[in-house]
Amino acid sequence: MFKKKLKEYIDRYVLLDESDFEHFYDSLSIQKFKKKEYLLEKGKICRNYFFIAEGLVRTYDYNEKGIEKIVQFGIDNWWFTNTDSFINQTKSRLNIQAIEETTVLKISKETLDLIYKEIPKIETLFRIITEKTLIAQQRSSYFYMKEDSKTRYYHLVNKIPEFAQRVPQYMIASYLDITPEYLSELRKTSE
Amino acid sequence: MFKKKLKEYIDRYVLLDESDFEHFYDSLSIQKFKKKEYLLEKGKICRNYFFIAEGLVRTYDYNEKGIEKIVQFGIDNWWFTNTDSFINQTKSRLNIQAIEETTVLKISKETLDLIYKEIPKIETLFRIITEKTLIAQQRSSYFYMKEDSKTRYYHLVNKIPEFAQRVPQYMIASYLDITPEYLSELRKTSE
DNA sequence: AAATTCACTTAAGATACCTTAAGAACGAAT
DNA sequence: ATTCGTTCTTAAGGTATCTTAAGTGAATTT
Repeated sequence: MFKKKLKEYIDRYVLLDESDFEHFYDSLSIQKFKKKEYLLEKGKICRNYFFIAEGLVRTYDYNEKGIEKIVQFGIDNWWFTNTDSFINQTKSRLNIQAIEETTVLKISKETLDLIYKEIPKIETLFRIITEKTLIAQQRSSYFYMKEDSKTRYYHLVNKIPEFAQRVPQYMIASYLDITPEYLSELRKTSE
Repeated sequence: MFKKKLKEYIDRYVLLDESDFEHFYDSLSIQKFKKKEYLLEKGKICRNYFFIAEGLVRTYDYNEKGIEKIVQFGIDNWWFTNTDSFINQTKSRLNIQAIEETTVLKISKETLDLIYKEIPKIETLFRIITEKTLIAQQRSSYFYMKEDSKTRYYHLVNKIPEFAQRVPQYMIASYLDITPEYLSELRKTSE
């Protein structure tokens, strides 16, 4: 189950011997969140890095008009956190909330820093995860800067259908940076 | 000079003994770019990570209308690359070009991977650099998603005056994702 | 089962920002 | 000094997207 899922994830990036994996795994704790529960609330310090074993989460904030603005989704098999708050151990400006019932394996900053010293391959793993997160973040920023909302919507629906199916329309609109009304309009127009 | 600048940079993040620093420094090569010269051209593989010792560069592409879209600036004392192309050694979708005469210290992917094994603290350094780059990237994405163009402009001018002074208006417009004409309009309106 | 809330749609008027086109100001090249 | 290219500005009309408001059906609560 979750242990096996994590092992498979790690195997894709580094070669870790059995005892190191066991030691790393023992440093994690498991936690379940119900729909709408918070993994992290704005104003608090993000103490943990989460491996989403199962479920779906979103990172969001409110704009000056009080409207939700979703900045990121996280889905099964992703390592997920608020990087800014976690790395710097400063107050978060964003909320992380479960959209579906979600199970995570989590590790605290202090524990992770210790592990880096004990098992350098875990530091390598997280270097690679951070690189991948950065690349994904840059690709999506550049894409969303260059394309108009219609293109953004069809890209999301076609390339990442898991989201379109599991996430309500109004959240997709928020993520695409358009109003739900306008998204409704777009969907009507083409097809 | 440049060696000292790099040493100061590294000292901020990790403790490296003299011989390790020398070894790392010997793996770098120095290169000068004239105004408008390319550090990386679209379609080619980004072979190097650059430490900008002096100067100013931009990463950009053209949109479907043939108009330049700047996605990032890089300035003195930053480690800079096209992360996607560098890490995956795949063809770049973006150009990196010197805006001013620019001097860099550069290291190739293969050399860097070797160094990671020889000097684990350099791997730690680049883990931290990647974390910082990710945090900066996320902060700016989230900011630019939430704020309108006027706010984005005043934020840029007030918080990062180095750019406003060294970068021509039309490049700032491109980065802010508005037309030069509209930027001109904005500047007029509010004094 | 009725009442209430939630997610989505429709439509009309408003606004932020774009497009085009032309001119002004400045520095670089002849 | 004159010409030329580059950057910035101005203005008119156009378009993408928002705001507000009201309506519908599905889901949840009472």
